[in-house]
Amino acid sequence: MPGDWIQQFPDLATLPPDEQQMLAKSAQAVSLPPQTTIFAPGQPAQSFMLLLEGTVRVQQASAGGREIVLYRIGGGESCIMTTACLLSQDTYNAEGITETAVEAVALPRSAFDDMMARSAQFRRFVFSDYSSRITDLLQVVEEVAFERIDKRLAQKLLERADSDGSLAATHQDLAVELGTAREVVSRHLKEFQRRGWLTLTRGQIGLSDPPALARLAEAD
Amino acid sequence: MPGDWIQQFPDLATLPPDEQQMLAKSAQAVSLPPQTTIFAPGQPAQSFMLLLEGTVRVQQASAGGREIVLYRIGGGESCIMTTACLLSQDTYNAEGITETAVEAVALPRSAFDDMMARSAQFRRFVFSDYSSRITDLLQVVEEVAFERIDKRLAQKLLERADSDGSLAATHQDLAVELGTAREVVSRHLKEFQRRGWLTLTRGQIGLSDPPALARLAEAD
DNA sequence: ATGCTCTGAGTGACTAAATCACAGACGCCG
DNA sequence: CGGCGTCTGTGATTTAGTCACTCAGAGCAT
Repeated sequence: MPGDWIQQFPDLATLPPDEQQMLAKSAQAVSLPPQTTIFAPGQPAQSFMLLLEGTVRVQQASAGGREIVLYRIGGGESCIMTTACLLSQDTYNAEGITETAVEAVALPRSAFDDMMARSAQFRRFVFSDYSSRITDLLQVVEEVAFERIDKRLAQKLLERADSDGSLAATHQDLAVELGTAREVVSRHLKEFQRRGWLTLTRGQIGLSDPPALARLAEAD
Repeated sequence: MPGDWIQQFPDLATLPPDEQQMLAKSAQAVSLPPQTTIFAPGQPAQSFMLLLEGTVRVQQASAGGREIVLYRIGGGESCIMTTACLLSQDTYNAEGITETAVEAVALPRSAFDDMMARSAQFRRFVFSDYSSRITDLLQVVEEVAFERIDKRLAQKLLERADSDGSLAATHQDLAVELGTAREVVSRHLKEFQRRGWLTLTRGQIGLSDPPALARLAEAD
C-alpha cells in the first residue's frame, strides 16, 4: 500500500493525515542493486531520498587515489548530501554508493519544497537529519586529525563485526574506512594477530578477543 | 535604522517587504568583543545568528589538547552550528569564537521558525548556508586525511597574509589552523626560511616569495 | 591435475609526521 | 637590570605513509 513506508520514520509517522497523503502521493519507490552509485561529483541527483532498507556508504576520494568513508545511512534516514551539495556550487568530491540492495523512496524537488513550506514537523525532520550528518563529519575530522590508527582500527573491527565476531573485509576495505594506506592496516592487523586478538584469512577476519580490542578502542 | 542590515544579505535583500519587516522586527542587534565564545559544548545558544561585521572561528578540540580550525564565518553569513547541533543530541565538541569585534543580529528561535514557515526564499538562504558548511567540512576532511603538511601550511600562509605579505601569528596558531603540532609547523617554517621564501620574527611572518609558496600550495 | 592470472597480503627501506623532553630567546614589566 | 611568561629551536624516538617489490590463495582453462 502506498504510504505505508511513512510509518518507518518516527518523525513522519505523526504527521497529520493530509500531509501524510501528500507525501505518499508524490514519493516514488526506488529499488537499487548493491554497489550502485547514487550520487557523485558532476552528476547531481535532483530528488530527496528516504531510505527504507539497506545501507548507503558515503565516501570521499583524494587525488592520490586514497579514499575515506565519511558515514553511512540506513533505513529511516534521509540522504541530504544530494540536495546539500546541489545548493553549494563549490566542487566537492563525495560519492554515495549502496552497500546492499536498497529500497528507498524519492521525493521530487517540487514535492520536497511543498512539504517544507507546509509542515513544521517535516522541516524538523530534515534539519535533524542535516544535523546528524554534520555531527558525523565532526566525528570523522576528530578521528582523522587526532586519533591513533591502531585505536581507530580496533573500533572499526568491533563496529563492523557480526554477532559471532567475524567480518568479511579486505585490508584495503579497512584502509578506506580509516582513510589510510593498506600496508598500515596490514601491519596493525598482523600485530593484533600476534597478540592473539584475532585470526586472519584472505578477505576474512575473526575476532578472538573482543575485550582486548575494546580496551584499545577505549584507551586515551 | 532597524532592518537596514538585511541589505547586506543578497538572498534576504530580495525578500518581499512584509517578510523583511518580520525579520527587522524580531531581530536583536548584538555586539561582541573579540575572543568571545559564542557557542561551545554544553551550553547551546537558542538563536539563529546572522553576522554583519567581523569573523567567527569555528574549531574543534581533542582530548589530547590539540585543536583544529574547521571554518570561519564572516559578514553576510549565518552561524548554523548553534541550531544544528542543538537538534542532534550526540555530543560534539566544536566551539565558535569571535576573532574580531563582531556585529550580528540574533533571530530568536520562534521568529526563525516563523520565517522558515513563511518564506521559501528564507529557506533557500538557510539551506544554502548549511550546504556551504558541509562543503567546508568535507574540505577539512580531505586536507587532514590526504594532504601533506608543508603544502597545507603554504596554503594557510598565503590565505592569511595581508596585502603586503605579512601575517601576525605564532607557530602555535598555525598548528591549530592545520590541526597539527607546534614543532611540526616550526620545522617547516624553518625550512621555508632557509629557502628564502619568508622571514620569521617572534609572532610575525613576512612572505618574501609568495610565488614559491603558491607553487608548493598547488603541487600534487 | 597443471598452469595462468588476478586479487589480496607480507615486507624491507625510506620519508614524513607526531611526540617527548628539553634549552634558548625575546619582550615586557616591575 | 633581573625575572618571568611566552614563543621558538632542536635532538631523539615512535608512529604513519610511501614505494617497490615478492609471495600466497582462489578461480578458471586448458
